[in-house]
Amino acid sequence: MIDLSQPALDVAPLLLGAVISHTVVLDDGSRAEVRIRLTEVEAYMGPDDPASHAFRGPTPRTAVMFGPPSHLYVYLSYGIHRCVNVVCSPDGRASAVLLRAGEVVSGEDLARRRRSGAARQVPDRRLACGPGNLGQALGAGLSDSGAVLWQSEGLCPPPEAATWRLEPPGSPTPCSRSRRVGISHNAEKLWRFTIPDDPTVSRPR
DNA sequence: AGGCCGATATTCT
DNA sequence: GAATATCGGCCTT
Repeated sequence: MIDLSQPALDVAPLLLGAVISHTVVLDDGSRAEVRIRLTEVEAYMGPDDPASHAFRGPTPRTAVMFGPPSHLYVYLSYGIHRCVNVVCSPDGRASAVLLRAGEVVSGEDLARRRRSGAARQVPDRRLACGPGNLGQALGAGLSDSGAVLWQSEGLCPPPEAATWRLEPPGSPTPCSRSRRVGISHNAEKLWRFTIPDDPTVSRPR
């Protein structure tokens, strides 16, 4: 069980190698699930971080980051791409980890169907490469912002509901640090965490 | 293999 | 009106 009430900078490396899953309930009552092993994440430190959406205090979009940990913050990047964050820090303090890339370990067919056009033909290692692509592979929507991210211990969601789950890594995971991608403020901080040499990690454009 | 461009929600100036 | 935690398509080397 990963303690998500820590600051995002402490949580981020612990998420490498962890598996996030989103299960949806279909019309006939059956379930469809995509599971992704995380290989690339970034920490955003709220009021201490000019690159964070929470830097200037809560807005309707970012209010969930100021709430309790173990929820999701989902936002639209450039008005289009749904990017998924894990909310960290205790209730009242804002920080979050952006999920940037991973390896689809189950539900590859569903993840691929969620792509459109020529992108549906990308190799498996690119199915969840980049935050927009990872969010799309998981089927994340704006309505998932604020959803509970369940971990194996403790309370469980009702079985008929869609669920977001987090499974910790089975073994210690190697970790590299680098600069975060696509930001201009506070850009020198090494707050991007990747699994070294993993083929699913995104590369700078 | 690399550069440019359009799409477009939310927030800030 | 501008900037943004991006991506795919289409163009030129």
